[in-house]
Amino acid sequence: MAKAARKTSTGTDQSNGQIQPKTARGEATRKAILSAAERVIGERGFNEASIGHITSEAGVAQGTFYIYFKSKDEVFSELVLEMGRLVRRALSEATQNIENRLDAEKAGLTAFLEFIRAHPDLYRIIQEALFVDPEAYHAYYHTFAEGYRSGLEAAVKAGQIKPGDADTRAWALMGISRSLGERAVIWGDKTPVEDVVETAHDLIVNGLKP
Amino acid sequence: MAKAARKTSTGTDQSNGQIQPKTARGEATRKAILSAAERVIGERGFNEASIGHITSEAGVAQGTFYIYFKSKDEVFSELVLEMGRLVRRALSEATQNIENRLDAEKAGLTAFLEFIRAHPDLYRIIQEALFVDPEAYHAYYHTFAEGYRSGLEAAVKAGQIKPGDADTRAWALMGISRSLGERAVIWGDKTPVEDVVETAHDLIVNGLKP
DNA sequence: GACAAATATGAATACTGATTCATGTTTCAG
DNA sequence: CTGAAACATGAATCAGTATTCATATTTGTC
Repeated sequence: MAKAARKTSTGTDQSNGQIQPKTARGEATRKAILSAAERVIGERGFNEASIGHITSEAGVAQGTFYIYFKSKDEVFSELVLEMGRLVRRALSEATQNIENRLDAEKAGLTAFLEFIRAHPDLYRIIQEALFVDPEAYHAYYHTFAEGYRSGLEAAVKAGQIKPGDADTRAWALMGISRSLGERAVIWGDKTPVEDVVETAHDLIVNGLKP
Repeated sequence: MAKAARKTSTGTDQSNGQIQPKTARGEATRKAILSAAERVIGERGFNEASIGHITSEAGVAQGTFYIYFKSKDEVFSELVLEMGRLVRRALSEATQNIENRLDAEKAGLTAFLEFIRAHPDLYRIIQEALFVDPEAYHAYYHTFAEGYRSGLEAAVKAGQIKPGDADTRAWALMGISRSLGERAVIWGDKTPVEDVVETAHDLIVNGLKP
């Protein structure tokens, strides 16, 4: 409900809406706040995480927050964007020179599970974005879905997988990753990534039929 | 943050914590509030949904809310519980006299997708439970996972599906349903349930391999 | 038809927490 | 050096809203 904040800082307010520090000192403070926000919001959830919690975790005064971020919502949105970038990078790096789709599927699932086990806070933030920043949530999942879909279509054309509705398959496969990720991150399941991937990949490649 | 409310109503405070109306009139009011809460919280999310929004949607005064519910959290928890009961009933009815696991898988997916298309608000409420009522969220998913797991194990024993880690498979399959449900409910995808099920079931049974 | 229990009301309370602001302190170009 | 821009502070503001409460009204029972 907060109104859009008026510009408080002396930092440049870029076209993307971000407030950019002018000095190395400012840069460091901004990063400290962003990183504190990731931890605090990831742990307590958006609504239980107060600006006070975030700034005290970052070791700065409350007002300092508003030198670098227009609002609590804005820092959240930035975290969602960052999460998207990081996951996409991790996945594209893991799969970049794998020509076969089924192999890429396996490498991608492994990379995804490893990434989110390393960044549990970010995982929870994405989930909460459905309510706090629906646009960012939409962008996050649809960007993945689109890439997935076109990859599957290409694989069908190349005869690497059997034909089938690529969009539905894309969402189904994303769902598998997401759910297995959640089992690990939210529920603390300790099954080794390798074992999880083995089972899931066999399901994806061969299905359940005897 | 709210402290546990003191008993305000004259209604019996049951061992389960629910406040039960004594008359048909009270019963009707309670239902009206619960149903309004489902719509309002489903649409606006827990934090944006105020007691005022809920009571005005229900057509009662603000104070009336506290005759039937101890707190805003409590009405939310009750919605999550109700959602779990409804989905489980829909699924068990849809699959009760299907002996083959792969057929049951198909019927279950169909029933699930139809159910959540009919109850989009409840779907969003479950998602938000991760933050508002983690215990209820845990119970919701783990109850499903457990049933799923034992069903898969039985199917392996019966030779209906190939062997494989039942727990990981259970979470993967839940993830497929959830993701396809989300595509429909949150993103408004209009692909007919039948077509979605066909594609997904083929993936589940046969996998992607050509 | 009268009394007690149950239900309903909505204004008042109480508290939380995001955002602002007046006032320092630090940095750095010239 | 030195002054202006940048950065930092934290107490005060301000709004929203969950919850309570004193006060009706309705219902069912004798």
